[in-house]
Amino acid sequence: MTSQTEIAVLAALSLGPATGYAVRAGIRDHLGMFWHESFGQIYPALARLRATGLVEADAAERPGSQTFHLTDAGRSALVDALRDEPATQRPRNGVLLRVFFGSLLDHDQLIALVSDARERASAQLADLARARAESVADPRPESAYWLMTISAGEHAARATIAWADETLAALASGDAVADSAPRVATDRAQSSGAPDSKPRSQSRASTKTSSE
Amino acid sequence: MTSQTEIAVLAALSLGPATGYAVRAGIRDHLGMFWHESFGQIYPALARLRATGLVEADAAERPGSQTFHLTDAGRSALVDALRDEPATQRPRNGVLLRVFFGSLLDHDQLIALVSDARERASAQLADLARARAESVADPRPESAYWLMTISAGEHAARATIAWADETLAALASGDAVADSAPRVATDRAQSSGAPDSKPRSQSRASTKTSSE
DNA sequence: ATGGGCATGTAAGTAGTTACATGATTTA
DNA sequence: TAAATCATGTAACTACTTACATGCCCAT
Repeated sequence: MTSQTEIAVLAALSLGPATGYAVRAGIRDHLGMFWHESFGQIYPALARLRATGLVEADAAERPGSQTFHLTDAGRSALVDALRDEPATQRPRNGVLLRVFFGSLLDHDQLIALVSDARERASAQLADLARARAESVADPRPESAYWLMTISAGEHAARATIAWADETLAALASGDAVADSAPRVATDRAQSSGAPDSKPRSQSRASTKTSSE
Repeated sequence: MTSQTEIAVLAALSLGPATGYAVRAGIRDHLGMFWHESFGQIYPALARLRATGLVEADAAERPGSQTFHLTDAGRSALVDALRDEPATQRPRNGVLLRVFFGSLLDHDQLIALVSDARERASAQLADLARARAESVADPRPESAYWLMTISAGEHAARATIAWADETLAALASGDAVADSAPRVATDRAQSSGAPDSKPRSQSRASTKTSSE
């Protein structure tokens, strides 16, 4: 019943009253690593939330501006919504799509693609370091939770960087990518066997037939 | 001009002719880790691609079934599309949203949330190990690229597991999450200064004002 | 006085999901 | 012969983006 956008807006307002503009700024600055909302979503959402009594507008401070705050109903609707299973987003990773079909692209283009991904992750890591420093310098009750999300971003960014480095090395050497799992005690038989290349056309489906 | 779905469908057909049903199965089974399409997208996309001459239908093998293949125009449209910058998906991570607003949730619920995320990542890692084994057992020219995407999934899954373990430990101990970056030689000035906790309400915006 | 940031909102279009309706073929 | 899988499609809806139109306030 409560859309994802409405949940995010309620959540943003749970930190304190704000205008629609400030809600979007807060989401961009604090949740930007893992959440996105545009004005085109936020204003209609605020209107709906107001119509259902989950938020209220304060007396206007300046003309053409209104500040919203959560009502008690809004706060409890938020808590209920957060208790529900998080909706999982359908993946759409354009970089990996291109890597998967890498044989259709120029070698140099692939390298540029992976390098770009590495750079973005690297920049993100720097942003996160700044956010972490800020959070540590100015602690609040909720800082522990914020640090957890910052840490998630850091882990993800470092994973991307490690993957990119590994992949760039493989692309440079023309080799396949080896299993980089933390090794404990494995000796993997490197036997090849007959290549067995049949021209696949109809009836794929190999690994899984269940799921979803 | 060519939508994301159309690109994915063309790409799927670049591996060989297939029915709409098989296109979806192929995307699910081979790209499922980083791409998703539903029937409601695929059939209209195929119709559009056919109308623009990028794919053609083969003679029907069975009634009520048609197999599509790429035309030359389709293949070159695909290559062109892949050359373009990948469209970046707006993030929407329901788990991190809940962690960020963790103070609104029960401690147990948060733990369950993070544990679930860990389990999903763990299951994904197992799936990927299977896919890797399959790819290594039955090598093709494009296997090197497939392994790169598998590796990306593995890095991401391991990052999620590491984050979850760290976070679960922090939740158990009531501590904050420490910076887990691979330490090289850093002594970070731990100076605090005055906490300076002003009651934030209007005018947030701290870290960035640019970007997007 | 002008440019940037604050502020609100809508309209048009695209993208995507979900559920349904239908039926053939294969396998247990 | 029943269930699963293969196969196609549409209709209704929800979500989301983008671009636009408008105007205030503040600093240079």
